[in-house]
Amino acid sequence: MTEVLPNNFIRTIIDEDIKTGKHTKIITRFPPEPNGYLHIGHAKAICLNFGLASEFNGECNLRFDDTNPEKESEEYAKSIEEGIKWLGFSWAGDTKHASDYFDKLYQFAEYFIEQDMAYVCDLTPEQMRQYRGDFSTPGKNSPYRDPSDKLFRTKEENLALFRQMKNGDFPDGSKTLRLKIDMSSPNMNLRDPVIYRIKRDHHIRTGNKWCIYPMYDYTHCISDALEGITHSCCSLEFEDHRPLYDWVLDHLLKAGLVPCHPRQIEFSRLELQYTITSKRKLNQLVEMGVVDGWDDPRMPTLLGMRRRGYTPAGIRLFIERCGVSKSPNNVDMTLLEASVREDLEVVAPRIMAVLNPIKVVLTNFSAELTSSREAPFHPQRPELGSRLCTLTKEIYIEADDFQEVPEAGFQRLQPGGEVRLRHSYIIKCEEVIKGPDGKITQLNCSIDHNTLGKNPEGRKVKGVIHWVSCDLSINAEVRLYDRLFTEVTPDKMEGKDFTDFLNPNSLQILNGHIESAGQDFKQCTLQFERLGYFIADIKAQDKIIFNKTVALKDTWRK
RNA sequence: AGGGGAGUCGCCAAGUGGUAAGGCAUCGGAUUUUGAUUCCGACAUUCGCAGGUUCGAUCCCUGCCUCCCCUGCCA
Repeated sequence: MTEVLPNNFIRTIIDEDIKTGKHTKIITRFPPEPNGYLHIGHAKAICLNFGLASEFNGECNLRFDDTNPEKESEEYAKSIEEGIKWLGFSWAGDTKHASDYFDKLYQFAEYFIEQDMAYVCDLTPEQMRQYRGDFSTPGKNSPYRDPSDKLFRTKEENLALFRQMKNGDFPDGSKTLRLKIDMSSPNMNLRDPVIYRIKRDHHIRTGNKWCIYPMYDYTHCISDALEGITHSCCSLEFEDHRPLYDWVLDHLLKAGLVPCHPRQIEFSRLELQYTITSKRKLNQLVEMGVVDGWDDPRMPTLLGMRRRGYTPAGIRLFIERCGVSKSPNNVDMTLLEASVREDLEVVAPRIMAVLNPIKVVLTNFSAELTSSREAPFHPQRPELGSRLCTLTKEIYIEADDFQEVPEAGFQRLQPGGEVRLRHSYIIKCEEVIKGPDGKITQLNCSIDHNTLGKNPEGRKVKGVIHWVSCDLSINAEVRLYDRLFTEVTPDKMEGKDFTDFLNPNSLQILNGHIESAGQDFKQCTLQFERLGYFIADIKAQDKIIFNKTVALKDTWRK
């Protein structure tokens, strides 16, 4: 892992800000709305914000953007906190909430009214849409906005009305508070954006205290400023909102109401090939029963990846390798898999498991003659310990590892051929036994007793296969996963729905035979030698289940 | 149509007036009791297109093309 990680434009900006003395300490923030579970896309934002902060010895806040009680829940908030911790990050101080600033937000709104920069508007959503105009037509001013209008409201009236809004004197949706900016702006966000709406909903933090809630654009910039955020990184779709972010803060800073004016920087979100990250669509998969839930190992959620055996370090490495830019991207799955493997290669204990068994009888097995070897759990890390790989008369090997008529280059077991049993002896296939249907049911092999821990003299046996004792191994359900979709961009197929591209073979369930030592590793991802990485399913109840994390690289099988 | 962004190898991504980093993928080869790991090596005469400026342009200028985002009282 000596690769030089790419620089990115955000790092460059921060470097510059520190060099010029604009900032001596940087503060970032991760601002999720608690309205869903974290997925790989969030992982990028998390790694970026927390990563930057620690890289520059700064801090990163966790702030829930809880301005829309209708969609938010405590369960999501909890899950998000756990996800961040699981990824290996910790936030500065207590968890923060946009709702912590509701009083200030309200107070600043009154300030804007007093300054004649905000007004209460009675336009219905439909009317508001009409007044807003469209991309080629400038909007019309609200009839409540200007002194020349019959319905014009003085700032005293606006203030009184706004207070009544807060006091619950008006029904939901009947009035809004809008900023007075520019209805003819080519930027829609500046056409008198709504900053408060009336909405009676139980809020996860403030309960029923408020019946008016501030909008994102108004809330986010102020929250950033109040927390002293220096760099506010968000995704590209907020680029158009930056003028509004700056408009609000410029006025508030001038009035001395906020301590600083953070800089919003936009970067492109992460897209992964063959997957979707839209909350709505992911939810659809759950609802349709296509997956087991939000934590299904095939889901690109943190919960899913965790259950699948992806490690935080692997995910972090992946995100780092993806880089940060403003260009549209659709990252190759193999980059994620390579990153996860790279971490697992170093940390995962190895055991043996046979997934598609074929029975092998060792004809010359003898309790006096035949012994077993101590095998380390990791070839390069003896400190991880070892176990005895006990050979017995009957073993299972992988059906794949035997070919009656071997293809060119095949270096595993074949009639009359020799192969090494991993951590054990070299055996030779003496006889192939078939059932009435012609299918191979058993292989009779002989052990070369002079090959335990040493190579035979006078010949080279290249193949090494894994095996498991019939008696000593344990049975386990093994779940193999493949990508959920058959298209690189299931989301973006012209005239088609993403559900048209579901991969019918994304889950395969097998009955495997696992070396018994596999039971001792409940929490960590293991390597089943020559097969891949697997992890005991955290949700398994009365049986042993292993989830396949990712296969080992295989330069033989295509 | 107006506004805001983006286009550098199959996928990401640095670079930025001096002649194209790196990772993944791919393909060779060495070592190997995991066809894994590790190790070596190959892999953009070219930076969306067309002009222009310059001794010299992926970087500057002009025009064009393509893709993404924006008309929630969502975030």
